[in-house]
Amino acid sequence: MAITELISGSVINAISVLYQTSTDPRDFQINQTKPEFEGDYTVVVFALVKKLRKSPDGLAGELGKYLTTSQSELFSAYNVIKGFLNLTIADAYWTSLLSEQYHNPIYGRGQTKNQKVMVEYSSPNTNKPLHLGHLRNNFLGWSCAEILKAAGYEVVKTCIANDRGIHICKSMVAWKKYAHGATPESTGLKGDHLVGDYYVKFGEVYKQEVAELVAEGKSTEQAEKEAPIMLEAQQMLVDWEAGKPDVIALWEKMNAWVYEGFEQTYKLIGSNFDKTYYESQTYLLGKDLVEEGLAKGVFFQKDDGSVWIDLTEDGLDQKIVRRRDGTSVYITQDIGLAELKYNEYHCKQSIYVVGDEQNYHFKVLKLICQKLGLPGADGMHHLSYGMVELPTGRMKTREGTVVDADDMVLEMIDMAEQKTRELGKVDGFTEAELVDLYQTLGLGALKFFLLRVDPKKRMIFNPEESIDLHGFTATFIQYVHARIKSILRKEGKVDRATLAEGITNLPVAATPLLTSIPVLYKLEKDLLIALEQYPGIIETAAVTHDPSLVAGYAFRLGQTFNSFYAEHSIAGAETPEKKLLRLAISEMTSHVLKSSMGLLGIRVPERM
RNA sequence: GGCUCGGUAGCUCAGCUGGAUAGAGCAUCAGCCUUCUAAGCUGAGGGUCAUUGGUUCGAAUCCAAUCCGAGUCACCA
Repeated sequence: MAITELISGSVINAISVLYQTSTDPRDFQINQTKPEFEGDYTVVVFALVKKLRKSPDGLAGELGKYLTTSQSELFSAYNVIKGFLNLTIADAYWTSLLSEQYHNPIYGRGQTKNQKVMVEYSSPNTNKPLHLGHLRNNFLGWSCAEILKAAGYEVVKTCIANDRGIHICKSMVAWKKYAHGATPESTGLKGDHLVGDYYVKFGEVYKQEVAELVAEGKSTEQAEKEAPIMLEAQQMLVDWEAGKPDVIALWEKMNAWVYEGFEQTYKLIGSNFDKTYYESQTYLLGKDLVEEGLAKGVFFQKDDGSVWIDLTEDGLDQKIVRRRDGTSVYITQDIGLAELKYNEYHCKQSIYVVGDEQNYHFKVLKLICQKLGLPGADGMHHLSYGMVELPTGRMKTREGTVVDADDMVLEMIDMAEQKTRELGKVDGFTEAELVDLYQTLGLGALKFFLLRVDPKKRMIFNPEESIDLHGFTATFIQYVHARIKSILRKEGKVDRATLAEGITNLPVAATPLLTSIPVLYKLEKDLLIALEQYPGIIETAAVTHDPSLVAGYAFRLGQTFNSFYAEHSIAGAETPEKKLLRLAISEMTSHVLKSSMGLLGIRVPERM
């Protein structure tokens, strides 16, 4: 049980004994004590004062006295300042946590929740390569899935490939007209980039055609509708839906190129899925549900035959679910897919990692699913994240202002290599180890950069300023890990029995020289306090779907270790017992750093 | 215009279920490598928490209004 829960339980018990009153854990707060005060955790009692008719100081004092006398094995001291009850947790609590867990590489994982969760992320369009925004999406989704797993959920990672539609036809038309049969092989281009180039080409030609029509005296609106290349794309979509063999063949050929390219990128960034859905196979889903909804009275039909849902009572607008021509719209597919997903996996929760521009869409989608009574509807959750923007504004494929994912990753790896060479600490590395290190550092820096901020906040990326390798970065944390591993290699791992014995001998003061050595120095205890919080961090990050909590935690832990490292010698500790203690703290820290970074998809090196 | 989200140090961000003197990193300045990795450590300066009012023992945090920015409100996806 977490220390804060222990404290909370003790406080509730104390109040019931002292004042014969029952309290709710929400009636008071437990915070970590601020560094300028004495103590480890602080009970904030103000909210109880009125109910118990006590002064803050009086109540805090009585609680402190009771806790330290009735549970002296847990609470070793207390003080009261301005109504805050500062408690010192007994050293034995921290040292026993250490001896139980320091060797446990999976410390922090939660008990199984016996619950399935689906996480959908990435959702690329097959008409262009992935860009920086997709990376944020992928990293977020992948990391959330891992965090949920660590918290004890069973997770299904899914992806929906948006592989059909007018935008796909645009790159197909342009390729057909202007590529002269160019292939990834003939050009040496990655398939997704090749296809993306023709999507851009389409935009250029279209723009030019529109300009020409306008020059001939047509209105812009009219010109946009009549541009020949657009008409061609629309015709191609019709042909695709009709299953015209040459169109289907072209579509299959170009999509295969794109998937090949995506596969390389996913492999490079370490992304993977348990199941991929294809829009081309799911876009007709949901039609039955429209009929069902009409029968149930959830939907209504307008005079022109189109079908709608009225969400005005929920504070939203009316939303169309079937066009007057009988075809379904985007949201209808999503309703159908939601049903399909539930029928296939029966997940209690279904998380959609999609940009915040679709907030409204997902609000509507969930509402409709609920009104239709779909079994998974209440578990639907939109993990909405902010767009990655450039200083000049949003990235636009057509304007060539996108930061390409492959370029970005390779640039980061190059930067890691350059920096590593400058520092010259890698004597004795094989060529393969070096390549691996550069990738670990470069990719780590990029992932951390995108995951360290609150997902829902939009972020601005300035390509002029390279991503930092100092401070609040993956590199910093990776460095801490490499430092610890270096020590552990030299000093050897701590044997459990030896450690247990060492810890029991810690309070010794056996020789006069040692009397001034406390069981735990401030920084030693700070590390143990931080390590104790790890399971709680995983749990909170899982519930809130927020990897940035894990990133912040790993950084704080690394910071604390570096301060400890600078202040206290591990190999040259004052006593053999202290050395054992510090080695064990170091080992446990290395495990937690590796594990927490692992939840972000970031590896940590043994040496760097 | 309706709805939603955001505005905290020069920059990038924590803190937001109300709690002690608002914290990190970057940048700036000053120190620290004769034994565990200086990709590090220690310290300094830097704030009208957008504005105004309210709620109360206490507000960056909650409420209201205003200003600024973004998104969305398609028979597009």
